[in-house]
Amino acid sequence: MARKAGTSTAVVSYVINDGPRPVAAATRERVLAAAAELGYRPNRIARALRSRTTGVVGLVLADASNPYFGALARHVEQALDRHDRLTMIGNAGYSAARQRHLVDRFLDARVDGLIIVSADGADDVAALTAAAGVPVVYVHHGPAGGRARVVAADNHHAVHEAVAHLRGHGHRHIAFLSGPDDGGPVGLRRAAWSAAVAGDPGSVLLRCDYSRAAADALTRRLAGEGALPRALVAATDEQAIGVLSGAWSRGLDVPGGIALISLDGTPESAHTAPALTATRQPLRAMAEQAVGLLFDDASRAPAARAPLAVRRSCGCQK
Amino acid sequence: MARKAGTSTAVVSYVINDGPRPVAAATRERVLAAAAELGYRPNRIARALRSRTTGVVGLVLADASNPYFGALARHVEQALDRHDRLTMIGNAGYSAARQRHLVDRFLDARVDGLIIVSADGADDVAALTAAAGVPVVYVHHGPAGGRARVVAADNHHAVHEAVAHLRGHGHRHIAFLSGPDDGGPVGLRRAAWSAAVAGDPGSVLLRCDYSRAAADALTRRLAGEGALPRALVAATDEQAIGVLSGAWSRGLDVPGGIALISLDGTPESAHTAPALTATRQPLRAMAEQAVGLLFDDASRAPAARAPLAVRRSCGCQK
DNA sequence: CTGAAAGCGCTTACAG
DNA sequence: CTGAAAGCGCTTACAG
Repeated sequence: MARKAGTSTAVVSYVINDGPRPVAAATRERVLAAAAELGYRPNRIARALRSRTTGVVGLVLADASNPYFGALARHVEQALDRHDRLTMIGNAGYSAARQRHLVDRFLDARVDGLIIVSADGADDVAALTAAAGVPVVYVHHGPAGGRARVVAADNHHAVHEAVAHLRGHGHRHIAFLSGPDDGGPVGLRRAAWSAAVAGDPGSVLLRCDYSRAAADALTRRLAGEGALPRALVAATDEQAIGVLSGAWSRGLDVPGGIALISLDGTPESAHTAPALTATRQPLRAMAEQAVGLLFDDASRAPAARAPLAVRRSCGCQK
Repeated sequence: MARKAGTSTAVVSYVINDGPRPVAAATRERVLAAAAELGYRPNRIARALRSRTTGVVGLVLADASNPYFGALARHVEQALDRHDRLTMIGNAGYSAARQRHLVDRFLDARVDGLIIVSADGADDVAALTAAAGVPVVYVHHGPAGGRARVVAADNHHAVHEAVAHLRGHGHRHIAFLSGPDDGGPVGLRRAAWSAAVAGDPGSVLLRCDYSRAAADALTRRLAGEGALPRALVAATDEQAIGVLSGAWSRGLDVPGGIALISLDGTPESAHTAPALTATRQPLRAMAEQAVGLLFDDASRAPAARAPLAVRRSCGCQK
């Protein structure tokens, strides 16, 4: 390539990267012409070896087939692309071992940074990444310690919006469908709900796994026992969708028999039967914030708020 | 590292890679001990530069937030991991330009291969990849030419299963909800349906975009006109879910008013209201096949069949 | 079985 | 403004 242009590799580098040294216009033309003729494609691997930066970021996420994580992954990839970075992805499922495996492989590959979108098992991989000197940002859910940088939506605000809206429909008891335990973001949501209903014994706490199947089964069971609440806030879309399908199969009307609001608000919540009223997490903004944090090391921005998308499942006539 | 072990870099390489030259047991021990002590992490970038293989595969997909593509992406990543490869991912949306951009970036990064899971715009990037000597496998949808390696499920079989099942419920006219045009896999499904209903004029062809919103709107409109078919095969889960939500909002019972079968069968189709009967595409097998094809260059395996998951939307009492 | 050396394709001081 | 050279951290012939 340098030979074809009749110049040195240094000059080729200067024109390709538009710096850091100036190049005479005529020389630049010759290099560009040669590059076009040869279909020259700069080797990023060689560049990475020399410059110690790959332009690649590792994204570890729980499960891309869950639409919430899938949407987040898409936004992270696109934010990274806007910053001219490539995305290496890995699904950790709900296994800490697999998460460590992925982080290890990503460090081997010399990623410039790591974004971790973990489900409930966000165990801290700080030891590994600190040793490698690679920055990490968590999205949705950070490790317990508290020293990590994490971006998440404003869970407190979202829960209060949901509870207030259901009260506006005349409900006095507002139940909450939480996850199996009180860890992670759902734990925060659960705490916000506890505060909002302030110990009202008629506002019951329900629990099930984060899956449609689990929420579906729970709903069927409670319907069979006549123990279903009249107004419910579901911690996640997956669970809300399971409630919808369980209610349907028991011939129970939503929102007539049970009014429902979900706290994720992924795009698909708009097309369930009936359409879910939900607080919509600003996934794109969260992804952008995470990428910004990774490279600019800006101070932590305030948690973005999730606006309430009013649809049918709460009782509105929309 | 080599200095720490008191040996040459060549020997370090031999023990790390377990070859290609033998190493004395005592020397090996010394190297391993030094590696453990230093937390030695072989630099894959340097290795890639020297050996001209990165161990990275590029995955271009339409949209990870669509559960069908998201699930496929997860299976591809896991199949790649089993083959000890890393996955670089990019969402092309429905833009050919963005797809080319991603392929370009992936080639810059020197991926060992490319897996393309395109939506309807699977334009052929063969020119780029052939110039770079990088193998490509398409999943779900191949380019028009026909020379490319593509893995997809047996669309013909799935459609016939669906039509036969609806006939078993006593329906004589079986409508089909297709995409906006007859390209890609949906075109194949549409053709299979045409053959199955053999020109019965009562079996109408419907079309809309591949989104819940579009199918929802179409269903509402047809319900308003009293023009909804009594039995329908939807080309995709997204469309079937839109039909469900449109029917619900018009107070129309599924399966009583309209019996429905979908042709994707992603996991979430099991928890709609009502649960969707669907032909379940063997996504994991497809991903495994694609990865196998990429590296082993085995002859094209027969298209995997999609078994019918019988649930409620078809009229069964499940 | 082991070491010294070349070279993968870049970037970047250093001379000119 | 440009070229010759070193070096990023590996792998792999080539000698010994």
